[in-house]
Amino acid sequence: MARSVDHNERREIFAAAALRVIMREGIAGLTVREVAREAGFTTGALTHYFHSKDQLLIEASEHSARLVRTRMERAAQATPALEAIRKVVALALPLTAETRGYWRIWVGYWERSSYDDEVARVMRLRYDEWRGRLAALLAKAQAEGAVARSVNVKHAAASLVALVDGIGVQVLLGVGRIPPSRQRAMFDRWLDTVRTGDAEHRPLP
Amino acid sequence: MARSVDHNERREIFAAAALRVIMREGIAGLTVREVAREAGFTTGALTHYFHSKDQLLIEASEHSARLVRTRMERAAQATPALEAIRKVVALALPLTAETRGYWRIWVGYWERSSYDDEVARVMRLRYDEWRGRLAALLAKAQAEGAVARSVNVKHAAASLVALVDGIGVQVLLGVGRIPPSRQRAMFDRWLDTVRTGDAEHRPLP
DNA sequence: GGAAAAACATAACACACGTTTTGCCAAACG
DNA sequence: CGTTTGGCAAAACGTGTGTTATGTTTTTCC
Repeated sequence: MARSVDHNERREIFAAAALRVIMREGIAGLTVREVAREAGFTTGALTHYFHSKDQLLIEASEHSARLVRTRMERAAQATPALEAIRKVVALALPLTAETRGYWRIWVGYWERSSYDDEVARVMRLRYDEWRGRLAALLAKAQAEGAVARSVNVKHAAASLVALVDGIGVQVLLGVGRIPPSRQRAMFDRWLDTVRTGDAEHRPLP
Repeated sequence: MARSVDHNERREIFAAAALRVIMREGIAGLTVREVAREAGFTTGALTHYFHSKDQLLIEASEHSARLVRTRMERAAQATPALEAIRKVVALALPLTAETRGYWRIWVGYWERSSYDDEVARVMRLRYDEWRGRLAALLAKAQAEGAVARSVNVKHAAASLVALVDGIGVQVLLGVGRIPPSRQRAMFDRWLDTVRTGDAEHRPLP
């Protein structure tokens, strides 16, 4: 045997390094050499923990998911549920420099998933989780009477995901000039449409 | 001299071929060899019209913009302005297989623009045009009394762009199950919020 | 304490890429 | 009609890539 090293810890080091590289150079600019250098190792070390670049990409994506999941789960505990929704969405919106970095990563994976089946599969799981989290909170808020009973929570969740994605893209591209205050305003207006229980999100005829 | 060939026509042939390649392989999978093959030429011909791959990418993006612009301008002529908005947005939403192909291309350029300044510059012009077109139509609809006077058309346009982008992403990734009928419903609900002139899109305090 | 093996570094490999060079052919010009 | 030259093919070039192979060190086990 040799000196024992925590395998999971090493894999996370490389995954985190991969995310930083994507932030800097884009997902197309991610190379195993660059990731290894970013992590302070050589490709020999990296290949010791990842069999291929594709596997590294998937693992890095899952690492980023774990990072936000931790914070999301804590934010989801807030009461009332409407406040939890507010906090959870605030974590996803590109309000800070850190989150804007994550948006760069996520858009990179979007592009990749449009022609890479494995990445597409993972992204779909991510979105199912994200949409499910919002739907659960909306249902809770509905039970608390904060969201109109006429609202279809699944549809409303999909609508909210679309809103957040749309804002994320616009901010990432630097178009539309959407500062944090306007992001919050756009989200608050969306919340109003489910709170008052107007026509929005009614099931289709 | 040699046999004369329409330069612009050749460039468009290559640009169109580049778009088809991006649809198939993604923007990262676009190679000059593959584009040349797709167009029925060799790299020698392509480099005769494009000095670099970067230039080809920009030109292809502009070609795709020209394609949609033609149809958009016709749709924008419709009356009343609210109907024009409906038609214009219908051209942008991923309602058909063809538009879904374009979304794959656009998301590819999004990713690229996050670390390529030249692509970012072009994309910003695109979005300015798109948002401006919507803002102009919203202002016209407002003058016609179809949109509440309390609505800030610039903010509303940015909100609509975000909605369309969000839907485009969800459909491209195949998450959220948003069929054309739900896309239209989501857009109609958005329209309701500006038509009735409720709190949505009010200028920030 | 010697052997085994894990944890890496280093180097090599084959390949695909963007770009450049070379060459050929046909059409237009003087 | 021969020369020129634009249009394009074909090949070569250098570089960077993912991956594999080979060393080298260091620690644990027997």
